[in-house]
Amino acid sequence: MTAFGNALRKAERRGLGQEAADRIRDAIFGGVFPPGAVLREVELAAGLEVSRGSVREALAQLEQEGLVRSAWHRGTRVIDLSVADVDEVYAVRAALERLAATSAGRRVDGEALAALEDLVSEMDSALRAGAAGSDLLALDIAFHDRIYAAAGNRRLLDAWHAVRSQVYLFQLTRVARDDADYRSILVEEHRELLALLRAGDTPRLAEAAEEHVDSARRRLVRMLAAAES
Amino acid sequence: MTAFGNALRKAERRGLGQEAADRIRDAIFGGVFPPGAVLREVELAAGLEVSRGSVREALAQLEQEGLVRSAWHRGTRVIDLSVADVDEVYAVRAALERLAATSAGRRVDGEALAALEDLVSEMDSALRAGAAGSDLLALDIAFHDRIYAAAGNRRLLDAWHAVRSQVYLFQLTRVARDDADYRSILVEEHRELLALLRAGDTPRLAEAAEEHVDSARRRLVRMLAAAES
DNA sequence: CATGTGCGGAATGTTGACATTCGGACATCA
DNA sequence: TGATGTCCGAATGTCAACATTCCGCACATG
Repeated sequence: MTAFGNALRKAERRGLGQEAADRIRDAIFGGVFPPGAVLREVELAAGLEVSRGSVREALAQLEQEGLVRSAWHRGTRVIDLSVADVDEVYAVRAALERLAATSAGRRVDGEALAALEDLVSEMDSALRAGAAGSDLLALDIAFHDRIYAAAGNRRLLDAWHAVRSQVYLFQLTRVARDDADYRSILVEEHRELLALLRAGDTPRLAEAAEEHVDSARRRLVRMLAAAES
Repeated sequence: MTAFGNALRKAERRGLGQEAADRIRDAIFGGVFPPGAVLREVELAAGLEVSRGSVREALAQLEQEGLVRSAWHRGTRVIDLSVADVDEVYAVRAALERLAATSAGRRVDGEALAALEDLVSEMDSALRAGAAGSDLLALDIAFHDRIYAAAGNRRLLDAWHAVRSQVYLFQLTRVARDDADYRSILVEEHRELLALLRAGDTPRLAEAAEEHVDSARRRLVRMLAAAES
């Protein structure tokens, strides 16, 4: 990292819509609006102290992220978490991660590798310190964010953002119910990805990235199946 | 297809925003707003006879499709077509087509195969009849739409829609400049995909789908390179 | 009893007015 | 002369009122 590595990064204003979207997203992740809950524009506008127009913009953004779904004159509600949904999201994610790994494999530099290394270390120490599942998840997502950034493909990043929130929501419910499983493989799998990335073994990295996602899918589906019985 | 194959499809209302989005998209494809052009909300609102709010919604939708890009208080403009953009879009598309082909390979039924067969036949006759490039393109896209539909993955479909308009715009400029190249491989490549799909050879189908996209990318890049010199 | 019909309330969809921001033209000063 | 500071017009961002649509429920009807 240079002296101003990311100190001079962004100074852009974003508008109330985006701000509102962040608040509502956090509320969903925080359990204020559980899966299936209805999001009423007037309520949100009153609570956030912005106009309905801005709330509308926020909900449109969240719909793009797949976190909510709305229908004509029928309101907006938080998505549900069926096994079919998990399969869909993780199938797309696997395809994207494969591409991200392949592209990143050709373009990584020392800076990105160092950042990834730091993240894995953070995971390790957070794990030993008995950190909350949501903190581990944030590091997990940050790791993959970094890889997508290294891929240097704006459209790929957009596609990732269209599933990222759903992945986060899914994993959050998983961790909330049984995180021993998650903790057991977190550091190991990411360390493997990092090693392959560093070694420049792109073909095996692509396979590992895909398998990493499918592994998460299988564990999630298993947990959901256990919950329904 | 059943008797009401697609006669009972959709009866949903969509709102002025979506309607406006369709008009503006067509205008972009029609060359009214060439790449790089500025889209002013007041102009569009006046032209379409809707409020600026609806235009805003339409522009947000088009931004999600990647056709336009907007910045805070700085307006909205049609995307440009650099070689880097083409590489990005087609890299993502290749990853998506690979997944779509794999999923579709497991789920296609006779109805879908028949529909695809019809589309290839239409391509063939349109080609012999000397149809316009844009018509051939519509059939091309329809073919791939059908495959994505057969994959039965809503998130995958959304991801496809996030690049489809850009693909269409790119191909449109290509066909407008030199369509002999395009015409020469159109039917052949799609017939090959259909054959592999029918044969149930999913691994080779996935490879072919990826190669089909990369072939299109190479031809496009070559054309852009020739145009700049 | 099942089906169709017509309110009524509550939510979303739409609009035009008002506030804010951006970028460039012009003036100012070393 | 070139860099900096300051206005101004034009566009976008935000808002609150108005219009439209949906859904549930009661009631009529066969």
